[in-house]
Amino acid sequence: MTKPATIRDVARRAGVSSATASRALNNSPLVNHDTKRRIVAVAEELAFAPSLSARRLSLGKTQTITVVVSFLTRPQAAERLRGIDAALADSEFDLNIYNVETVEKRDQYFRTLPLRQRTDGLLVVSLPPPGHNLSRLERSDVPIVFIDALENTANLPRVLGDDVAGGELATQHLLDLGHRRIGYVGDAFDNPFGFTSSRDRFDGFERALASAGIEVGEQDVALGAHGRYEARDLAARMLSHPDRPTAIFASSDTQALGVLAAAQDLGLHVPVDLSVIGYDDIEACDFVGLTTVRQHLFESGRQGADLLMAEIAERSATPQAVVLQPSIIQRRTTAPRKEVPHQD
Amino acid sequence: MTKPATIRDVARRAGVSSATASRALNNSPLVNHDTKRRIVAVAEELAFAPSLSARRLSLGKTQTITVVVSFLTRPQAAERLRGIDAALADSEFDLNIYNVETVEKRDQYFRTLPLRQRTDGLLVVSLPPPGHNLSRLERSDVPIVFIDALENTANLPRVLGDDVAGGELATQHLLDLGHRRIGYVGDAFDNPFGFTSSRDRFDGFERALASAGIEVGEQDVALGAHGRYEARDLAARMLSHPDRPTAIFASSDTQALGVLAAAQDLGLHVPVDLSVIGYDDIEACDFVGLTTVRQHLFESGRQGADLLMAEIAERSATPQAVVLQPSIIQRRTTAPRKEVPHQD
DNA sequence: CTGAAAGCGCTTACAG
DNA sequence: CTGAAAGCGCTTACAG
Repeated sequence: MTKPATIRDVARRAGVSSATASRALNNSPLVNHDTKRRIVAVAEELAFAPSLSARRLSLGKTQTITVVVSFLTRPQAAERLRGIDAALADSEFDLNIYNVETVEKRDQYFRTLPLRQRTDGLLVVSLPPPGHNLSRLERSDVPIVFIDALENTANLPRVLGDDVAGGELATQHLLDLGHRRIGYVGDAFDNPFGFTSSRDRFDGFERALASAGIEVGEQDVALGAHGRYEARDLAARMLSHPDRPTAIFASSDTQALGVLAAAQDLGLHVPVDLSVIGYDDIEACDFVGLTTVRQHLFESGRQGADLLMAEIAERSATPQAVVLQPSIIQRRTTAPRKEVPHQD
Repeated sequence: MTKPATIRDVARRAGVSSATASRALNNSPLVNHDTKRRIVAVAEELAFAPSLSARRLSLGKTQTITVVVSFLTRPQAAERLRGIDAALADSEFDLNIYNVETVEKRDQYFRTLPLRQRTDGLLVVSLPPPGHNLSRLERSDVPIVFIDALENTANLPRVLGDDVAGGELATQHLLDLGHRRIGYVGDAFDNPFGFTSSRDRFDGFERALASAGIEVGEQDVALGAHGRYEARDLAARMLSHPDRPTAIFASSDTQALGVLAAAQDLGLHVPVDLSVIGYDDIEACDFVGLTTVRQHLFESGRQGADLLMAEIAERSATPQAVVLQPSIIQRRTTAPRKEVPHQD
């Protein structure tokens, strides 16, 4: 319970000034080899560890990276966080985390966190900045990198998936399997956070269908709140219709799981009676056998952190953007359209 | 890109000393009301935010809580983290996170993190301390609270579930449904991290069976690495046997999902042919309809954080322990044992 | 109620 | 290669 040793204690005991002790412990070349060895030994002996606050104040850096993440417990968020952690684990940076589940918290954090006095850099995960403090963020003293946030981030460094391309890919996959009536189950396009993934994936969906000369029927589009239950209900309604789609593209794996449940409830066999494709490639997919669009979650976290560290080292003149291309991971929930003799 | 305003800037502009400015901004009662108003106004105008490093150095506190968590991406961990975040969100503490997936990282973190120079308190989630630095942790200057770690934490503040009771509860639930042959699928008892949950839940399992006069058959116990696939394989072997259990208790929900998959592969209908109960009550349970043992993940995180903050405010003479009692959440994967006419 | 001064524990330009 | 000194930006005991 005694006070931790300070660098002064080390210096005194080694018979040097604290300047020399500091240099020795920070591997400055300006220290005599033997002197350094002696200082290091004493530091060891006293279990010296520098005060981070003092060090930071003196260096004028916080050595801290702040992560603001929406819905920490969603599997996508956790996986991205792991990528961030991996990139930072052996760096000099500590990782500060703030979870956002309400618009109020978001606004509070965007107001109080991006300050040089608080952090060396801000990493924002799946949370587009609100328009009203956009210009402040663009001129921010601290580097900010956005991961997975399209809206309002055009002039800021960011790591993005290509949701339109992903939606197109998913849809093309179903088209290639011979499906012509394809349903879409996704998040409502309007939402308080400005998430755009559902809308963009839908755009890709429409585009792929248009290329195939197919128009999207209104009854084949079901939008609602995020979640498996909601998706299940939406899909159940869509699939109860006698004239129903033979395949469904869900805007997330979570929702695809809901679609699978609805199919099961209705006695539809997947993939024989219905093909289902999701989006994200969360861990559960592998297990359920869900065909999906992989968007490289871990990698997006890692690259976001790397980009941020690069910005901290040297601000780039124009905001860098990394786009991760999605890819299809085929498993067991998609198959060629069943031949239906009495049709067409 | 100009330097952020310091308290000196505020003081000068308000025509007071920085001492008075500091007092005003920290709501000290020793400041004239009008003076204070003036200072606050100037601070606002200059967008003053105190340097955290300077503040911390001066106060002699880090205002930081460090969380070390194993396997951040497991749903249990993420849910606990959310509980911690909720408890800390409106406190003065920042949240530092370290993820551990190897024994090396664990040892590194236990060695370098519990220091007054680094943090005001340490919260360790699902990671028993290794014996070799146990005594150091017990005498640590910084308060440490363990969440979900039984081994080696007897003399340290902790929040625990009661795994033995939970195992008993799960097994009793199956016994009450008339099952007599009950299998156990869980993690190998030996593991590099010293996790004990599988062993303890098994102890509860055995105890409940013993009370019912049932001895556990060797062929009804299958242990292996954590994960759905592994559990599926273990369960497949157990269930392929002609003389197979009519119910299975899995030591985690993840593994229970594997058991369900195995049952499906073998054409066994759950819960008619086989009852399955898991452990944890992760989000997926609700969706799959998995009966399970709830262990209050979010709550464990919150209470751990609360306990830690209490310890930071005032160390308690004897280490506090909070035990969260598990409870059965019945859903759709357990049912009364099917009558089998030709038996006994 | 207010201010001058010291101190928190580091780092580093400057002088030698 | 080494040290005395100043400085990072706060807070607070002390004196008034």
